[in-house]
Amino acid sequence: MQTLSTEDYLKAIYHVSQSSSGAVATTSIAKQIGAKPSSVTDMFKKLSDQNLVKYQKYQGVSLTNEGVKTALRIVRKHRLWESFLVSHLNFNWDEVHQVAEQLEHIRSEKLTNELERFLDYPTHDPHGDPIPNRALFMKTYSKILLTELPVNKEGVCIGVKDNSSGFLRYLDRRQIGIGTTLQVLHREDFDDSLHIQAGKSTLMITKKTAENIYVKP
Amino acid sequence: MQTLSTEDYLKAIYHVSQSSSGAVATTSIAKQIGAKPSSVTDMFKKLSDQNLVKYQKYQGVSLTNEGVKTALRIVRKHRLWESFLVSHLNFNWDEVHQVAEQLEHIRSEKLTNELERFLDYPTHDPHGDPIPNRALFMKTYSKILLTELPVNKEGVCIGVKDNSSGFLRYLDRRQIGIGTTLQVLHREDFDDSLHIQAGKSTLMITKKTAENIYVKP
DNA sequence: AAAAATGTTTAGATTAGACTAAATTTTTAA
DNA sequence: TTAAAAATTTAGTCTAATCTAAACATTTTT
Repeated sequence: MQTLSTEDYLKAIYHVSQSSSGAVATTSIAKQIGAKPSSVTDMFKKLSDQNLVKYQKYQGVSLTNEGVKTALRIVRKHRLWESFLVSHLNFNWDEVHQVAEQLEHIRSEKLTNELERFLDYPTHDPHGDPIPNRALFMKTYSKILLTELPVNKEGVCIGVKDNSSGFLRYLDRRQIGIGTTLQVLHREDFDDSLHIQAGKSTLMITKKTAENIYVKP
Repeated sequence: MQTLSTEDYLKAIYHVSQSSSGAVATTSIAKQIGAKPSSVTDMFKKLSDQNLVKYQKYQGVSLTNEGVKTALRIVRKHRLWESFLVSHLNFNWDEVHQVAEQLEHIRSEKLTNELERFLDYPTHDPHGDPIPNRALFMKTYSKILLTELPVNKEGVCIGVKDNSSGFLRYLDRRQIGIGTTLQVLHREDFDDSLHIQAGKSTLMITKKTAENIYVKP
């Protein structure tokens, strides 16, 4: 049985390992969790003792099979709760993360599975991230960054990389959301900014914005 | 801002003070929380420092106004979540307590208030206990124990004193629940057992059972 | 009213998780 | 390929919450 803190670490390790290859470094977790590297080292040892990670001094960690499963159980709960908050409790997609960070720690298999049934077995959360099913399997369809979408080819927004409230509200203001049809009209060589068609309106976005939007071509 | 543990203690103090008069004793909380009396004394001091309780050595504690408010906020969340679990997630009334003990600590005013709206402002939880509203006010209508109901007078079951899974499942088997019409047909002098009419069936229950059922005459 | 029993507090120890500062290892750059 | 920089670990400290054992206070009983 894990503590809240070990669950947080496992989830952080999972996320970092998803977005980079090889072992996960101490500082990357320190940044993610908001703790000092020395605290992270301590936790790495504890997780290693529980066989949730493989850890070698100075070489970082990687999740064991058991560690991955535990992390996915948390991710599953997090994304189901986010879905619930948006679909039934009038939360906007930029408001759910903080609350789901708490709800993801609630221990009750029945609760999780009944919530999933109540939501009618959603496959993706409000940010477009896939929700692991009961067997912890999730369908991840292929996606590219908006920066990689060829000019004049249509794509559909299916996710965001940056989940921060600031970025999500910015997208709201530009009327870009999951499901919005996007098309790059022109790529400005000078500063890499893009003129795009987003639904029915045309607008300009920076490279930094485009790098945080996932599309399905 | 309270820790999980201080919230547990405040709720325990609240419950104990409801079912007895005067200051709340160290051992009664120790029993409720499942901790040793020495731990309780420590916590009493901490709560006192935060002005959540009035504490005098050897004389027990009583909640301050701020303490009552904090306790009621927890009770509100606990009962709203219990209601949700039963009404939407197929939980039986004997299964909700343990999960609600976790959910009651989730911090988000928006979540609590939206949950209340989603449930259409319920006034009572699945065990018949009143749910404090946003202003922490709750309507408590007068109720008596089934042992106090005069013979041959009809009453309606509106709550239970013992919330344990064992007792609730026992009531399920006897088809007694919130809303069931009850009538004492005969009181046995020898052992205080009762012959009762419960809905459409007649059955015999012990004094101990009757002492844990609340009815509205 | 004193003795016994019960209840409560204090003192000191423990654990998980975090921290700082110093030491050590690895990586990068000259 | 060595020196400097960056990353990581160790050692020692801190806090919250718990515990045991011993001391102390209150209540009950004789």
